[in-house]
Amino acid sequence: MASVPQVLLNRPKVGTNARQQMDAYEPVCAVFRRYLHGEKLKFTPERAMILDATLRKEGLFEAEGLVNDVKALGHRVSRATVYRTLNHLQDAGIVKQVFFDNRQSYFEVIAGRTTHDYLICVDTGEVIEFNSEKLKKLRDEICAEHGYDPLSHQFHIFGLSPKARSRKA
Amino acid sequence: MASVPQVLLNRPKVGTNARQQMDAYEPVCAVFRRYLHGEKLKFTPERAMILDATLRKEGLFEAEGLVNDVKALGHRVSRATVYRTLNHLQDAGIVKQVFFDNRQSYFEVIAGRTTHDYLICVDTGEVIEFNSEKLKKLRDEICAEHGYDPLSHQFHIFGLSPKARSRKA
DNA sequence: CTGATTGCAAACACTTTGCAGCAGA
DNA sequence: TCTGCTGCAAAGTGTTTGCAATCAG
Repeated sequence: MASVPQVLLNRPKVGTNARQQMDAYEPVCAVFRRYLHGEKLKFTPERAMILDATLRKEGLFEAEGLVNDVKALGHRVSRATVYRTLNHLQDAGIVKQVFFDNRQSYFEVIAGRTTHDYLICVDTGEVIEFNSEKLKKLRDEICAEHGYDPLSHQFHIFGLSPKARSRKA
Repeated sequence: MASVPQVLLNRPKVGTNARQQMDAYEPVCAVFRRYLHGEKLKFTPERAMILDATLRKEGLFEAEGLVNDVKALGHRVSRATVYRTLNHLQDAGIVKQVFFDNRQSYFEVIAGRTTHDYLICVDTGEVIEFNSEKLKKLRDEICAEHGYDPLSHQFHIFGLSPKARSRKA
């Protein structure tokens, strides 16, 4: 069995002055280990590899893509383990699942990153990520109205991009 | 083959004074027929039955539930036809697909109704429908920023309901 | 040591599709 | 008549699961 990838375990701590930056860069690996320990689960090389590949992802990604990435990094893990680990990463609050269609699910790293919402062109399939403070405020207002504690949200806007419109014209 | 259900074809027009009400109650059946005709598709008894069962739905529903409803109304249609018809109903702008999880899709009637967004308790599975004008405004703002024409959106908030919180306490 | 984990392949659940016969317009 | 439609069963597809061997703590 391969050893734990160095890039992950030795991930450097940077930007330690501002608290936000600290949070943003504190090794997510530690978060995961803490979570696993608390759940009496084990930190295996496979889980480390998958976390490593996950943290290299920008924006949305699919389980299948992650499997390939791990392979590209020279490791071997089964699809099953990737799926199982993605579930743990979700429970640990490191990634979140995003539902765009009924074929498959997508994932996004949330630990130490700003989360996104999506503007999707139904014609071209373009996806724009955006970030809205107003939306977060609105979310919290709505939760408060119903006595809910907000955990996360998904906001997908479907529309026609300028490109799609001009193509039709 | 069974005849077209009466309840659908003779759906009464009510509330014709305010324009909104008119729009809300104008027989969706006519909308569907117009759509089908425009696409050179046929208005079959099966499609009428499925539309009928669909319009009786309140809030979210699943394809499987619709199959059962049609059967409960005393008709028989295959699952395949229900799926095929749901696609046409979407294209006709009568229902929209909602993505909550990766197991299956959910649907909601939108024609002549106010659309909803959802507040979901991750612990109990409770679903609260809500409606926010602010959200719609925000959606349009974001689209305008990126030059998009808004078509629809989905806003799901995941959180803990008061019930779930007290259960854990 | 002992219970958790892994890979494999089979199982799953929802959805789509190919096809032969049937039926709107 | 001429397409399009239906039901059926088979195929698809992303994801989950049972199991025996293996490993982390």
